Order: sequence, then C-alpha cells, then structure tokens
Amino acid sequence: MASSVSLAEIRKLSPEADKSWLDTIIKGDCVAALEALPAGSIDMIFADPPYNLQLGGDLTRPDQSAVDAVNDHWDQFESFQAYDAFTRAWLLACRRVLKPNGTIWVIGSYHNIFRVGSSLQDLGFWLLNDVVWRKTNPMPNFRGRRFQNAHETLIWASRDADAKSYTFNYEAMKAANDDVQMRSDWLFPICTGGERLKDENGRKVHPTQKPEALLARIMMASSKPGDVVLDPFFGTGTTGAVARRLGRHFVGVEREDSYIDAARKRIDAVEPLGKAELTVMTGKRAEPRVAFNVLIEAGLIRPGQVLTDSRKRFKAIVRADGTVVADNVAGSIHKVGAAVQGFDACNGWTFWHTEKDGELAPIDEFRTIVRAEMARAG
Amino acid sequence: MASSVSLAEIRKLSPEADKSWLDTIIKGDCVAALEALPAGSIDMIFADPPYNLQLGGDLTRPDQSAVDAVNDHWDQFESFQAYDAFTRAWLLACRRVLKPNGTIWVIGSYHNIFRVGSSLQDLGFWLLNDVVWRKTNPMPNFRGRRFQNAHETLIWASRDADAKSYTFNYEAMKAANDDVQMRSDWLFPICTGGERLKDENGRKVHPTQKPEALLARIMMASSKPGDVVLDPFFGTGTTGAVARRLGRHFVGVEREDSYIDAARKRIDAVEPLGKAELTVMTGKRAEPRVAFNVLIEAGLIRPGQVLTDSRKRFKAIVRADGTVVADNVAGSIHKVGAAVQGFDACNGWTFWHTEKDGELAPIDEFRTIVRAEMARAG
DNA sequence: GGCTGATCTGAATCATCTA
DNA sequence: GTAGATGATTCAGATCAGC
Repeated sequence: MASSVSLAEIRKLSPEADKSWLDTIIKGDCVAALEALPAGSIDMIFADPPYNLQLGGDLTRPDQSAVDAVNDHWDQFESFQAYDAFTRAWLLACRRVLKPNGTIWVIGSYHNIFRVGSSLQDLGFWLLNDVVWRKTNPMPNFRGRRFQNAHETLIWASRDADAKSYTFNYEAMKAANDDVQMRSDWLFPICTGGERLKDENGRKVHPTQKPEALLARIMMASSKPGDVVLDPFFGTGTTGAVARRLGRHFVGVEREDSYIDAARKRIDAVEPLGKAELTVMTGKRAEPRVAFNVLIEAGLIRPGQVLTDSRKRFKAIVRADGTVVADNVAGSIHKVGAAVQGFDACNGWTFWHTEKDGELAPIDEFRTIVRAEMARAG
Repeated sequence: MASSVSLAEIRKLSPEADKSWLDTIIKGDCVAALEALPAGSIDMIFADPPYNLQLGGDLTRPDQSAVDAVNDHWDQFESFQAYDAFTRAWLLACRRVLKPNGTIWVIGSYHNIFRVGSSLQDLGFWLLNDVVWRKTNPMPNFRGRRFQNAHETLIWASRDADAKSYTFNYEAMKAANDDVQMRSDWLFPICTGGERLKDENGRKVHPTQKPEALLARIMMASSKPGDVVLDPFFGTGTTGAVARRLGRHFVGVEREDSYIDAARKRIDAVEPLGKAELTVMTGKRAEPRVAFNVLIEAGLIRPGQVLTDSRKRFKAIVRADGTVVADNVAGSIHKVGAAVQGFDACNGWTFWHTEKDGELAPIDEFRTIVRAEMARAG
C-alpha cells in the first residue's frame, strides 16, 4: 500500500496517465517533491508545517519581496522573513497541484499561524474558516506567566476567491452534531495512549503527532470517498492512516526515513471501512431537480387546483402549463410565491401547500413521491 | 468624567506633568491622536480595529429577511496592502505610548487577524498568547457552505521580546477558574439585551459592540487597579466603562461624534467597584454539549456498528460521518429514531442502544463518559 | 403579573444550473 | 462568458404580542 517511489521514476512516466504516486510516500523536500506531481491533481491538502522560527539552513528559497518596515529588530525580522519565504514556497507548490475546487487545511500555533494565514491570503487562497482545536488535555503553563495554551488554530481555504463548488459535507456535519450546524471550535484530546507511536525504547517517534480524530473530522467535512488527499509534511502518517480508513487516497511527502518507515507500517495496518459506512449524508441540494409540471403530468396536482401558503393568507391557482396565477401575477411557483409576499425570492416548494382531508401539506411532499419513483426507475 | 480634549490643548501642556488626558475620549484619527500622548505612558492597550470584512453582495436568511451586515465606510480597504499599512501605522503609534512592560490586546476575525498578528511580530512585539473568544450565541451560517463562524481571536503581546515584568494576575485567574489555570479559550455570549446600546429608534448604536465580560476578563488578567488602559478604536466605550468599573484609568480615541456621545453618557453612568470587590471575578462556564460523532471520534462507537432500540424492534447502522441508517432512512440518531417509529421527534440518545456482553445499554452512557472529559476542558 | 408562542437579530468574506 | 431561472439555507437569546 504505502511504498516509496523515486522522483525520477515518476517524472519519466506520462503525468496524465500516471497514478503510481497515489497512496505513496514521496521522500524528499516538499517543494521539490511536489513538482513531480501533475498540476490540478489533488482534492484536499492537510499541512502541519514546522513552526520552529529558527530555521537556519532548512529553507529552500530566497525571499523576493521588498521590506518596507523600519525598525531595530533586524535579527528577529530576518528570521520571520525566512519563515515567510519558506511558507510561500510550499504554499505555492501546493496551490499548483490543487484542483480548482480543492481546499487546503493548515494547522499551527500562534508562533506561525499568522504568517501562514497572511501568506495564504497574499497568494490568492480564499479563507473559508479558521477553526480552533480545543484540547481537552493541554500541557499546563509551568511558569504561570501566561494563559494555558489550550488550543491550536486551523485555517481552511479554497484555491481561489471565486471557488464555489468546493466540497463541504454540510448535512453530514450537521446530522452528526445533534442536528445543529458544526461550529468553528472543535474539542479533541491530544494524541496519547495507544494511538501515539512509540519506538522500541518507549520514546515517541514524532514530537507533534496529531490525533486521528482531528484528521477524520477534517476529511469527513471537506472531502469525498475516492478523493486524493495530500500531506506535504507527512511525519508519521496520520493523514495517510485516516485517509485509508475513510476510503480516500493519500500522497505524503516526508524527508526523514524514520518517519517514513513508521508511517508505512502504520498505514499498512489500517483496515479500510466499507462503502456503506462511508456513505455521506446529503441534503436536498444533491437531489435531482424536479419541474413543477411533472407533478401535474403525474396527476398529483391538477390544473385549476388551489394552492395556499401555510397560513392561508395567499392563494394561487395551478394552470395546465405548470405555472400558477395569483391576483395579478403569473409565473413559476417560486416567482409567484415571492411576488405575493413582496420578496425577491421564495422557495415555492415549501411555500405553497395543498389541502388534503382538511390538513395542509407542502407541495414538496409530492416532489418527494416523484423523486422516489425516479430513483426506482433509475 | 469622560470629557473630550483637543490635541492642541494637550500639546501645549508639559507632557510630563500633564495628566489631563486621563479618563477622556480624544476625538480624531487614532495615529494622529496618539502622537499627542507622552511616550511610555500606557500600561495596557485594547484594540478592536476594523476587520476588513470584504463582504460581497447582500445576504438573506432562510426566511428571506435581510442580514444587517457591517458595511460601514470605516471597514472599507482597497487591498491587503492598504490594510497592512493602516495596521502598521496604528500599531507603531501604540507601541510608542506603551510602557516597556506594557501589553497590548488586539481582537479580530479570520479576515484580518493574520495580518494583525504578522504585523505585531514584524514590529517587534512579542506574542504571549492567542486567545479564542468562543461565542455561546454566534450568528448561523445561513447558506450552509461553511462551518458556523463561532469564535473570534484575540492576540496578547508584550512590547518587546525580553519584557519580563508585564502584568499577569495568574493567581487571580486561576482562582476565578475553579482553581485550575485559565485556558486560552474563553466562552462568552455576544453583546445583546440591556447591555447593547440602542438609539431612540431602537437601532444598535455601534455595529460591533463588544461584551463587557470580555473586557473585564482582559483587564482582570493583565492590568492592575490604577493602571492606564488605552483603546485606540473606542467606539461606544466598552473599554472605558469596564475600566471605570474596575478602578482603571482609560484613554479612548474615536473619530465619530455619535459614538463619542454615546460612550460618554455610558461611562458617566458607571458605578466604580470598591476595592474589596475588585479581587476575583468568575466567568460563565460551558454547558457541555456532546454530539454523536464525538463518540465515534473518541472510539466509543465505531462505524458499521449496529444500534437497536431497547426492545430490538428497530435497528440502525452507524456511518463514519456520524449519521445512522435504518431501512430506508438516514440521518442523525434523532431523525432516524423518529422515522422508524413514525414519530415527529425522538431522543436518539435514550432510544438507541448498543449490545455489550449480551446486555443492552443506551448510547447515552457513552455520552456520560465523554462529558466527564469535556468538563475537564471547561 | 405570568406564561406561551411568534418575531427579531447578531463583525458574514454564505449558489448552482441551464440556455 | 453571462443572463436568467431555480430553489437551498439558521442558532441562541432577547423581545414582544396575546391571553
């Protein structure tokens, strides 16, 4: 499952046809490694970049941007600049491989997340949410000079400002959250216990292993089964393990052999879930469209029938062509519904009702019947 | 108490002896106004700058009513560069008037907070914490395209990296927080009800008035009685009102006359607390709400597992997204529980059971386990 | 006055498909 | 690409109307 491939091997293959990089860990620096992947090939990215600000020689590209600040903190400023250059480089590489409707998640702490967020904005990503991971069991502040650092911040962004059809499983998130919208503050324990990878001496393999529950929430929210999820700082492969379990493909980039080895073993041991368990809750948006006149043709509504709103303040009469008429307005169920209320818009399906045995029922119920028949007919 | 003084008036006085600007609102642009204050004269700054929301078209609620958006002229910026220049200018002005051991708080949303955080770091401030204000009652996401934006971010920073003796009332915070360290995630309602300033027509005076509880937490944590607290974007004077109540001096800078008038009346009506009452204040605590997917994420319930009612008449299968499926219905535990019984509503927590060692137990028992952990995290 | 249910509102970067 | 039509979408809490 999780085998390592060389860059050269990938490059000599046709990028179009080549899918050999799916479900693999690419060894190397993330900017260079990502150049080997085809543009627009990734559905979702999760990135947990280093936030050590004393980066030294690890940075890959010189900074090209002008410095217009004047202050007496040159040393410090230079290291922020270096971190910014590093950040822009890997974010640009990620942006190239991301599909137009793909999204990226980046996690960080107050040491680096403001640099990351600014860079995302500067490079043209469009921020969708910032999400707070509240830790149930954070490390205490030992010196008592600050608040206990009990959260980390995630940024969720689309590739472009006008990206509209990115994946967000709104109904699934809501249904899973006691039927109320999922908020931007999430509560999870940090990664400890059996989930935490240890070496033969009982020492943790990676210093900042993220909990699988966090990655699962992210992937369930913003990806679909079969999607390709990239992690440019793969570490010990939490992203890969969760992706495999949830029926997503992964690509990881990692420099350290010890992490790659641990990740590969870990991912190979994962048992993927079945199709039924992975089916995602969808809402009306995903249902096939039904035109109003189909209800007439099916005999569920007849021409001349009277429609009213739920409080019987307005009424409209159905015409044979699938339009309706109220006082001085005629048109679609939506147009007429909006007009009688004086609104710009209206969902006619839920606004208009018919009377059946003395009880009012929205015409949307007939649409449900039609949809069920459509589903049976394929 | 809260009188307005002209810049010229302040300037002609000796800056050393002059304290006439204490407990006043200075009318004008904040950068220019701050030039009139002596350097190193401020103990703590709270700043609620424009967020640069970049809103597109109008937004309507599902009932077609209009959302009252923040589209004020003061929140319009041409570009991120323009916003950054504005941010650096006012932060530099703040830095000059801040005492060497003073600290600054800035609040923002994901639209601007990354720019603010980066600028703070670039200008030599030293970040101490980022703090999350979790809203008990945030505005919903009306289109279902993102997570509900349920928090705002505060950054707390000292003037310099090597500042050691800034004020942090660690013991008071801990005592106020049930004798455990105060965390970086705080829970408060947004400012509504009697606290929200309204004009004679019942409309809100300021679009973004902050709750006094938030300011009280900030001042109790990071200032002492008698300290001078500056607010460069004073608005309707929440900072001034809380400062006066808590025995701190304030200085406010504000451009709009209507806000200044409202703030002055408001502050004059504040009754300062006595010395004894200034010691410990407590905040509201969370009512632990647990969603079904938390049990999955915690590994207490696994995707594919079968749930039944107490008499095993109905069964449902758990999916990875936190929804469940029975015969022809899918959705939340509540929705599906209601559907299989033919009811309108159902408490899925007590209706659905799992089998463990041949005995049925309601899934509510798992929730109890999770609640214990959540309680620890506040 | 008290209770019940309807209405209103809050820092919001909030569509998608067909012609 | 753009214009027009379809039709999807809200939580907590304060306030108010009506009994």
